Amino acid sequence: MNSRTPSSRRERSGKSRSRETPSREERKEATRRAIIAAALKLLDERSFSGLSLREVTREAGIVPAAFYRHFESMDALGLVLIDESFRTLREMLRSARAGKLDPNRVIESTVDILIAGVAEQREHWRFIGRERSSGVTVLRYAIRTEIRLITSELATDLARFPGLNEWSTEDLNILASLFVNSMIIIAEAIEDAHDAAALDEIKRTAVKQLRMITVGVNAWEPAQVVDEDDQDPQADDVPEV
Amino acid sequence: MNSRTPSSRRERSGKSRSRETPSREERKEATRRAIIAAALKLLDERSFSGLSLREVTREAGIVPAAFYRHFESMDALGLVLIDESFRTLREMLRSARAGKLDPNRVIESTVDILIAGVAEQREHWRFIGRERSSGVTVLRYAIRTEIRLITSELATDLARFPGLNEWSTEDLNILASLFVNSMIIIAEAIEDAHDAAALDEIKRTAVKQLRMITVGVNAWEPAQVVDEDDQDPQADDVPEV
DNA sequence: TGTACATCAGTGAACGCGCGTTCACTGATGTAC
DNA sequence: TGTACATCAGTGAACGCGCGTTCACTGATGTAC
Repeated sequence: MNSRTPSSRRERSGKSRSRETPSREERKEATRRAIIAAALKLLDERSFSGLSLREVTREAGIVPAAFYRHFESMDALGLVLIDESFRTLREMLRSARAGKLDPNRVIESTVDILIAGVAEQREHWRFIGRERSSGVTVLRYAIRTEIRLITSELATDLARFPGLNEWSTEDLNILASLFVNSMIIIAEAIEDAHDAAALDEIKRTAVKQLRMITVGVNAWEPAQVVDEDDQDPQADDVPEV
Repeated sequence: MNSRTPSSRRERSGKSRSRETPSREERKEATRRAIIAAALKLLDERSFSGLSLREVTREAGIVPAAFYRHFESMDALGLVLIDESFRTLREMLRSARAGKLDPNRVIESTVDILIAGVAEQREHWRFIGRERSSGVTVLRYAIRTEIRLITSELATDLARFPGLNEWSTEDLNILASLFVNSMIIIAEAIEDAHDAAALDEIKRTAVKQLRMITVGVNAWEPAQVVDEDDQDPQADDVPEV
């Protein structure tokens, strides 16, 4: 990144100035990417609040002051990291949706995709998992908002499933968040898995858990117009315990 | 806490030395409590890695160096905090178990107890929730171990339920962790709830989610001796998607 | 009870360190002519 | 193509600050006689 003496006066000024040397703009973008990559690398073993501006610039190969040419503050960098991480996550979900899975193996496929996704973009997942409940308020809220968004998208998807199309929006959202929450916990477990055996164990557990939920959903009677949760034999009107 | 001039030479040396002035040991214990309380207070808005020794001692009303009379390091303090927090949590669970709930309202009661527990010991819950996935490795592992313990205790409890007594130990553990994970997420949500309405919303959602799981469990056929997860109509032998 | 000495929780000063932020600067890149 | 000037990403030095840790100390509490 250090470009005090970048390339000694436009080497090989051949044709016009298309290839050969990157433009100033391209150099700037490269440094920006280096800062982001450095931060994500360091975040693998630290949480964001424990990350210093100087550490990041050191890892990125620039001087501390240069940081301000790219981000206004560390918080601003954090928000960009969230944005990038969720872009990855959303891409994963989109391709999963587009994949048109075998309906008999939806759960296994989902878990496989999740495992592959986490393995591929471990840094992003780790970052989201860590900061989801971190001390940095700005990041925590940003992440919760993104998760709420994903949950509501999943609810929309679920509405198209045969047994679920007569469920209320609220119930669909509740179910969706049950799935999303399970996924979060599963993803956290995957990050901590050190060997293939542990990963396999997690996978088996995850599949079973998602199935337990699914079986429950199939046996569930959706809430009627009344919107009271009296659709099972439990006596709701009994006062406090 | 500051006791440079504690009480001018044993005021009122009446009977023997029972009340009146606390002993040196009692004073030390009081300071220790003050340090712990100060840390928990500050942890309400910071994560542990963002907490400085000087901040804690300042809040506790002692000089930084005095910290070392009580804890070897901040990490040691962190482990004590975990220990204390889980003691609270375990007490809550024990009294819940002892309570002998109305079997028709197990879920509502559980959620009520959880909400009351979180409200009563907000600091402990917040701390556990934050550090569960924090950057401080020692704390993260300690918390995961405690949670695993609680999960296995729950599995033992579940084994006594009518429909579940023929389930395999593994399946019981999987179910228990499904419950515990949901509880963790619910507790996190409760901490963030700002008003009674939000709390009520969370409660309704929580109850429904736990019910969905429960209904699933009732419809679930336990794994047979084979220990293969082919107990539902899904074709497991189909190769990778 | 009184005296002489030991213990030790808490003090306050000092240290070296890494931090975030500022600033005037440099020199390659970009542009106008 | 060549020249003169503007732009601006990155530099390096400096700053004041809060940090963790050390140390010799103080003086009330505790104990032995």
